[in-house]
Amino acid sequence: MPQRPAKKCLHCSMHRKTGNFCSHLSDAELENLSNKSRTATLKRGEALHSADLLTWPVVAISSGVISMQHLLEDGRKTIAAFFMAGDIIDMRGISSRNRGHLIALNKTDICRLSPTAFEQISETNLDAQRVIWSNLRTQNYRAMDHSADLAKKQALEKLASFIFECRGRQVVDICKNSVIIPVRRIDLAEYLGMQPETVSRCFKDMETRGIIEFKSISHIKILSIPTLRRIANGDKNTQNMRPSCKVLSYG
Amino acid sequence: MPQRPAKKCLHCSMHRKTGNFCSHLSDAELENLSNKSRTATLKRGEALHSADLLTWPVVAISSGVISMQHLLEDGRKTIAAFFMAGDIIDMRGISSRNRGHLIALNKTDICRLSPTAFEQISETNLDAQRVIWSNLRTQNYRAMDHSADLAKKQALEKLASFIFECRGRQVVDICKNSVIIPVRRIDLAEYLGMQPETVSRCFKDMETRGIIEFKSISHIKILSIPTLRRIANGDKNTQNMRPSCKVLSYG
DNA sequence: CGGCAAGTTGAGCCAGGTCAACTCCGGTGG
DNA sequence: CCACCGGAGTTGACCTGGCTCAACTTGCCG
Repeated sequence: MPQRPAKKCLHCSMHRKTGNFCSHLSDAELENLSNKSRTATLKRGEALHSADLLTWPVVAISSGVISMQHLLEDGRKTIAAFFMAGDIIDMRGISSRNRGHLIALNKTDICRLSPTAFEQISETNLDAQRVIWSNLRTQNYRAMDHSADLAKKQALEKLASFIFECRGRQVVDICKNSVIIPVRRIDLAEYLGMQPETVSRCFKDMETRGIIEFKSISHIKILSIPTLRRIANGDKNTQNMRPSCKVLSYG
Repeated sequence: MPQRPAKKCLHCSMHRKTGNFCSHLSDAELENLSNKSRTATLKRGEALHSADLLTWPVVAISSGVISMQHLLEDGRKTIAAFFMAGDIIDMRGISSRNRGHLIALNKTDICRLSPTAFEQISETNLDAQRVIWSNLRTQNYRAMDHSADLAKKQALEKLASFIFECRGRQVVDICKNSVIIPVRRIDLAEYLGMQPETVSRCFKDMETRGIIEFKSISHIKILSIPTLRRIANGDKNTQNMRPSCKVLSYG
């Protein structure tokens, strides 16, 4: 007698939201996967230990933010990627070589998926397979976009891009102009390859130029999407967009 | 009567080299895929047009280097990723939104795989599925590593990392110390988010410090792998490693 | 209400970007 | 065979965006 859906999945966002892997499983598959998997809640700063990742290399995130962090010899730290609700971290076959540490930036609910059950589902359930695949592809192209941002953009431009990235990723969008920054300034700085001080200055700059408005420290309202877009795209002529006439800066 | 293997695949590195997707196909699968696919050779600078990518979103690379390039408003250009022999570029489901352009950096042999044949194989041939998957995962983690490099490393450190990346990716390694840089300085600079001038200066620095040696403009011999590794890892105390005694730089 | 972490502001400085001149090298044509 | 050409790479001199360090403010939690 299959109780459907598996009890512990009932309130999990991974199962509830279409577009996520778990919502494409049959009752039997979900039951099986659920029984063999382990949920957990991480506090800010807690890590997914590499020892655990060897036995549980596939982790689904149901809420919160997990970062992939790299550490340099002298203490410089970088966040290479954010994983958020719906993402599947798949460390199968990633050699134990220094791949960075997975560290929660928030209170985060995760589900360590049984590798065998996961593999079996991905082999037999084409629907689920496509979702997993698509998630991985998205992660991949997101990482490449991020590389492009880091490589040549200036601080202000990176921050503008980041606001759009957050907007695109947030699960509930209250409104097209409202963006929640789900991480601390420090984490943001490490993700964008800049200093917290610089992040602060850039936000301030956008605010005084009337492009964004802070509802709270982590809640932004975008006042001029076009201007922000142009900044993100590296357009240098956005200084004078406010007073409707565009002053040429040559000469 | 299946002629095995498909004629045009006979000399293709994708089919010949184990570890690549095509080498895991049955004769029938290869025959079918081969018939429905289109090979092509690109010259330096030629692009995979987005129109083509709509109908042929899956491209396998058999030799050469393809870059994913992003362009900013004011002409700044970035290379977000390199794709090399064995890589599969999978643009299925990537919205036509500005995802960057795929441009050859060399004479490059590609094979546009029939999406239907590719999909069918990936659903039925578990062996092949695993290879595709693993390739995508590798691309993903490579992109994240690259992000980490770009975010916080200094020019010299990025270059050192890049040398190791090339070493890790090169197909034929003549010798553990020999590394071929498969792209021009300009492309390298765009990939690492720096200026060609800076690339030049950093190479020079490594050379004068006796860490690497240039056999030709694109052929490096690493003279001290440990030093190069330490630079890549962000260790600041590599200046004085040569004269066997390590001079402390404090005080 | 104190204590601490996070965030902000200000002042000074340097790694690496920018610009311009020069060298190197492979290809082409007389 | 050499002169010429153009793109790639290198070198030097200068300049600036953002890093650094230090002081200060804010906000959260017990």
